[in-house]
Amino acid sequence: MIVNTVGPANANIFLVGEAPGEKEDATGIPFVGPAGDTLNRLLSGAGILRTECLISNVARVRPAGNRIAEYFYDKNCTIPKPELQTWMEMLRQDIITHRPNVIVALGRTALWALTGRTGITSARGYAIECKLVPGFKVLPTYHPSFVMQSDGKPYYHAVMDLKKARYHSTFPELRYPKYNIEYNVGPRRFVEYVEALCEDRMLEYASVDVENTRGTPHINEIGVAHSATDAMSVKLLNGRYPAMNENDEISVYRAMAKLFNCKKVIMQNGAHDIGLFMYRNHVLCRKLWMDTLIASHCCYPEFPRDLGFLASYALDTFPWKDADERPEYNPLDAANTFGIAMFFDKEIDRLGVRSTFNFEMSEIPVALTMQLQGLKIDTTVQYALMRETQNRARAAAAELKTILGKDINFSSSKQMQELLYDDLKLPVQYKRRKSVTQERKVTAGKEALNKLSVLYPDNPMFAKVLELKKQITLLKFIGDDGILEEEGVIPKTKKKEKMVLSPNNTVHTSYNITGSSTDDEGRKSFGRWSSSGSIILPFGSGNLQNVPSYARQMYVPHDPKDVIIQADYVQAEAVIVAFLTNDVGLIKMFTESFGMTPKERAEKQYDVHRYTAHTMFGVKMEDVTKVQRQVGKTLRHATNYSAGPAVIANSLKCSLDAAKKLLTVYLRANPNLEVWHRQIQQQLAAGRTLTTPLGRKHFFMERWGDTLFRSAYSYIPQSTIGDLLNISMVDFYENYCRERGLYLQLHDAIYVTCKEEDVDTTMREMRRSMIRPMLINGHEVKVDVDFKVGKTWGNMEEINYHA
DNA sequence: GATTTTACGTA
DNA sequence: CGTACGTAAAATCT
Repeated sequence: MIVNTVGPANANIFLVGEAPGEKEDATGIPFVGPAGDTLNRLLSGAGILRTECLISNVARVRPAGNRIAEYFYDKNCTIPKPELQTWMEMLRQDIITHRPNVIVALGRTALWALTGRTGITSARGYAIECKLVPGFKVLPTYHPSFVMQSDGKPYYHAVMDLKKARYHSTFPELRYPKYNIEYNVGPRRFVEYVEALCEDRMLEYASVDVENTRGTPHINEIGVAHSATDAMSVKLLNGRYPAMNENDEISVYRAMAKLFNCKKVIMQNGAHDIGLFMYRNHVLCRKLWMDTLIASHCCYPEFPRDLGFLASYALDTFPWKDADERPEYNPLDAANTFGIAMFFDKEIDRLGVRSTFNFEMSEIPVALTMQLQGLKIDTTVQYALMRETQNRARAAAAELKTILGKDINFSSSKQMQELLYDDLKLPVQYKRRKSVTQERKVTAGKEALNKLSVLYPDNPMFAKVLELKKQITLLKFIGDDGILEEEGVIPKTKKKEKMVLSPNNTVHTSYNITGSSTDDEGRKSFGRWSSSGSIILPFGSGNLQNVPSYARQMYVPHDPKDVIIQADYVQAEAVIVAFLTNDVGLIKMFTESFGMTPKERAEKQYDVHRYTAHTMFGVKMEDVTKVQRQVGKTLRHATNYSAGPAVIANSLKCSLDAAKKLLTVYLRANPNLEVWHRQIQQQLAAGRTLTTPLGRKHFFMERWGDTLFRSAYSYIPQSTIGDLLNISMVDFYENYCRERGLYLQLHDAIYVTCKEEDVDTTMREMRRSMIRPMLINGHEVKVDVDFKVGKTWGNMEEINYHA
């Protein structure tokens, strides 16, 4: 059945979808099926009445198999067949007849039909010119059926977009800001501009944006804005060549230094831009007023944080980020960053996250210093580790060749699956699923090999494959001269040099205050730092928070006379959970043992896992056996994050039935845990927002269900410890780092370097910074700190430090 | 050549 | 049906 446009003739909003579905086809009305239900939810979320909207689709007849591609000649859906052209003409007529103030393009097909653009992700949330009928405006968002099938986040994006559409429905024209942009000006003009800003006393803020070639510390271009619409840029490099003479360059940097000292500075990812100014050019920016990356992280940790996305909800401008590299790109970035900052300044207070924001801002100098300082590599050790690893790999590979009689690329998941399940006909292993509705996926990784090795204890192959894979992985962390590839022990890979060292044998990492930097939907960002390859100094293996302990041996202090001190929070997350769940026994234990040395704790049997076993099995603390303690440890760990019996069975290498029984015993002995979990669920139901004891808020957007719950259970302890550590680290940096060097941040541990004779003093300083009481459930909670000292990151010995 | 998937290291 | 993170190599798409 043909499905035509419905709705009032004088509507201000025109919603345009893709094509009718089953129910639409049956009734002749657009958006009445499941996608229609989702659309209704979206509209009510945005405060739009469906009855006040015109509703239609680009295609008026349901395509075969619901595949819109049926109406196109090409796979990309850009060359329409005649019938679709006819329907587009009908849509055109509808728009001309009803003259809506805004046309909402629901999904990529509507976006393409109305504007000629492809790519809904970069266009959504931006009002753009309608090409189908010039003079009208289009506001694109996701298609309701996409919102329906994805895990919840696009729902909130779409609601945001529809709210914007509601605003745009009150006037017909596009109202882009009038930018006053000067790009690629000469040094004199630029310096004149920046100095004029400095002298203008009425001017409070300045936004700065810097471009560099990835992985180099050289600045290509600087953009400065003094409002959301006024900006100027200067080029310092044309490709690899200077765009001005040395004196002019110095005058530009002088002007920037002056600007940094007299205005409230705004940047997007200041740790990067400030680092570039500092590292090569010795221009300091001591006080950043607002980093929009950090602001967005505090306000909307669950949303993407790239400038394009921020502008889609903080501003009302055209989508400039998807345009090809153009010279006005950089000053536009600067101006829009300014506007975004003004939006967030209000938003931070509205959402009550000012303290989180201030505290994250204070982390910038620490993260940056640690990035620029880097870690030193002892190349003699590195070489020795490399050879040892290569020898082990060589031996394992040789044995595997005799066993299997052929060459196999053990890094290839496909070849591994063929070997295990086709050639050897072993029982197929599946990956753990996130939910029962997901499709089972075959796997041939480490866990599968482990399981098979239990099933076939006499087959030596599994252990050898595991050994070889382990060594190959290790080489990525140690560095590799490629000799195994030369010898044909492992297949040749695309040569990208691993573990490049700086001329001083240092490696560097970007510490990302706002967590995950990748642009996919997986972001959670609970406040822990992440670590990734340095964008300023491209040396090292990248992420430093996942280096295996074997490879840690080659990391040494910058000064060979120094030692490394590790200070880690003792049973950090377990302490937080104990207080959150009001576990009286555990609270007593943590309180009494606070300040003891590890040795004292061991003597007095202050041990969480022993205690767990004691409550589970009803035996006296001193009678708990090793096996019982291990069971206690596994169950506490698993249940804190609501793991299932399969995980416990796997970890304890017992049957599923036994694991289920243990789980019941544990939950009976620790009833508070389930009470706490229910509390969390209630808080989620009430407003989807959780607040940690340190005031960090997170809005959970995932679809209602167990995955959401588990993520929420882990949020408070994980985030609290992350914040506690970072607050402590900033304190230590500000108070003691003239003498000490901050070396590493590993989520619940801080590493610093100091002179051997200063170890005791440094430990005292670290304790002073790290022990800071928090209020949880009316209790004053202190998380204890243990110390280790060593000459390398990999060889550290426990210290019995008396508080 | 670019993008997605698989696997694997840490807390 | 632990969570969080980033990266390399293979697989797959265009």
